[in-house]
Amino acid sequence: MRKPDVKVKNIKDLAAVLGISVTTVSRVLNGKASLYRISPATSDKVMNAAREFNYFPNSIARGLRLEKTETLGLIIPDISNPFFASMARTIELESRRQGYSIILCDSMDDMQTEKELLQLLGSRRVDGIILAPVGKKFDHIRECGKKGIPVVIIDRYMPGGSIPFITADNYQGARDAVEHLISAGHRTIACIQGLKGISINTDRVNGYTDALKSHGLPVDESLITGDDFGIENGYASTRMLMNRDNPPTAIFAFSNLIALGVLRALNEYGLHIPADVSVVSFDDQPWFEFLASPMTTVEQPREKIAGMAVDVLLDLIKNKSSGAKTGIMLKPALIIRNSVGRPAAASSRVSAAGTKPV
Amino acid sequence: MRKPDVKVKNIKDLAAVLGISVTTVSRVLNGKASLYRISPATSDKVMNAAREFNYFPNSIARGLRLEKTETLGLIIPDISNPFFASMARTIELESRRQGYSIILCDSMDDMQTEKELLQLLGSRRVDGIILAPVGKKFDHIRECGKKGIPVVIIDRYMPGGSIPFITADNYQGARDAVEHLISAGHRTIACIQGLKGISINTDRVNGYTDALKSHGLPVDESLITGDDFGIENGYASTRMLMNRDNPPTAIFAFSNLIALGVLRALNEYGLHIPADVSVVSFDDQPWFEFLASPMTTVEQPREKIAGMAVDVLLDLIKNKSSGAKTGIMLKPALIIRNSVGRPAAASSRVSAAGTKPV
DNA sequence: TTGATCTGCACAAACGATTGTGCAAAAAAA
DNA sequence: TTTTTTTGCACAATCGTTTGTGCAGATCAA
Repeated sequence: MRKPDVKVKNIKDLAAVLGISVTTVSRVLNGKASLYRISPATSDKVMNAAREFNYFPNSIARGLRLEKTETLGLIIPDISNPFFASMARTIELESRRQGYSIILCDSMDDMQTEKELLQLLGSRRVDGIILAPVGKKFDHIRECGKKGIPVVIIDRYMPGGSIPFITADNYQGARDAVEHLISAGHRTIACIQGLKGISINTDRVNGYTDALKSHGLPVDESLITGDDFGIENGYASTRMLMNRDNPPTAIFAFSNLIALGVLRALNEYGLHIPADVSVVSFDDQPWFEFLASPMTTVEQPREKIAGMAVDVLLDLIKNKSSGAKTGIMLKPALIIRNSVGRPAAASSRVSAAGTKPV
Repeated sequence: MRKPDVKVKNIKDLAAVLGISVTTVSRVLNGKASLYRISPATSDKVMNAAREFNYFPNSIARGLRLEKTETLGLIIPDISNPFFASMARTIELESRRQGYSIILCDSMDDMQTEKELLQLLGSRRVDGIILAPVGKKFDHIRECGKKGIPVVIIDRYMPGGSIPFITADNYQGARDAVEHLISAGHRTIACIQGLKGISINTDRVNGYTDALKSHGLPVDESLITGDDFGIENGYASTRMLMNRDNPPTAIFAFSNLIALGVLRALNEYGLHIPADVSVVSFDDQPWFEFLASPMTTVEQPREKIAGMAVDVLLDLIKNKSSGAKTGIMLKPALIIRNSVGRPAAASSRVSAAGTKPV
């Protein structure tokens, strides 16, 4: 260290210490030395001094001048949901590797909040946004894109829209899951869905019904229940289903949270998986294999979705390429564990349940 | 809308549209109208126009001028770990409520990365940092504090240090857990620890040994094993423990991930919880109650830790109060479920295990 | 020796906000 | 009416960068 006493706060200080102009310092630090014919001697001096005085350019000033912040916004409905958390991780790591930081926002699955967050990120001048939308309306997102700030959607998507999205092939995933149940002998298969009307939910329902139809099985609308991706819905829906005169022998839960609710309800009824009821879930979780009955599930390629989202967004930002590919669907994988068995006789299930709680 | 055709990008545009100076617009928008004697008429005009043209001040320019970004840095070892994810959520929500955004960083439990992230956040001029440190060394953190950027540590802490921290009382939590096991009749209790030498781990080990001692039980050092908070460590350590001549009747896992590894190993051995082995974990998880044997665990007050971290940090930022209280320890809670039973005879456990895999 | 070309660097204007200070016109006081 | 005070707003500097352009001195060709 040459002068540990001198405080170098900005580029001006550094230039002063070296006795040269800020222009030159800036150019060297930005790797434009040769472009502007800065002599190697000067260039080295600058580099060494920067290291020596531990100088880092002020990103804020840089952002103002360059009109880009090298910051990405990430809006997610619930960061404590492991499904989103692991995608957030990949997104953060991959973005940083490419020189971008991310501003994390939790929309609490609320449309109004999502809208406000889009505004917030806009005023913070992020270079782009990765958004796992609440998914009922997309006008505000489209408007954001119009304003010149690129947006990439993950998980849910806008059917027929102009905004690029990366998502799993939910139709295929659901179809695989239900066919697995059918091939195990199930005929009365319920599904507990999430938010009605949003793309991924519709796709899963379609996968479910198409699987049934393609095997010549009737589609009983009353077996399609639920209205939310949360645990409570899984619980309440399962209770309702099991109280039917003709309860299903298998349940297809549309999310890991719903599955948790199913488990709780089944547990209360004293019903066992897969002896009494078979269950298939969506979204693999590390703990699925340690459940009383390890859960068979449809795994979404989370890492891949997250990684591609970053790549597509950065491509949009850097190359202004208006996203030749506007939507990408990735294949999910059915992970077979031990929550699916052959259907039990209805009577035996009822007796196993004992008295049905109301 | 009066003039939806005119694009208002900055405060100058807005001032031009209104035919007044940017000074006045700025003052009105910052609520300093009366302070600078701006007439109500003008003030209203500005407010309406701002709404009308959907104008939001450029945070970057604002940050440069004000030398504060209203942004907090959050560094976490692994955002996909539900323990950290749920704290991240609380931190984001609470920060936003108070007008701050957060830049999320994942240190991958790596010291070098943590150091670099501290630098990065410094050059991004965050107003403060909440850090769940890797925890082996604290020099770089202290240095960051010296540079004038406030830091609050969560989870792990620096013993005898000057940096404020919020953490659970890990000693008490561990002690409660072990006493619970002792009162169930266990005498050979193993613990699988995390990263050796870091504060929370040491505290837990001390809680473990003190609980043993206070009940007149011997402390067998060979029953204190493990060296990492991950799942692999839980798995390997359990295998080692159960292969002893005199395997423990109970295992205390120092994290939810370690517990997962324990479960996997026990499962492979064909050992049942709590019939063959009792298990207590740290960090409650939503799925703990749905395991084959619902897990008894020490729950850390995550929301409280996260919330207080934000409050303490913001206090540090706003009031420059040098943190009268430098450290806060919150009481954990023992959640009793069904993973602890009376110890089985060693012989029966061995037979239950069948052939021991190597 | 003279003009042309090349080297190596610096001046100063942005980027979009905030703010101390100044200065007219209007209102009040004398 | 004149002076003082108040009202209402604008000028211009500033935050820390980046960058188009300019301008000496050195080098080269003729």
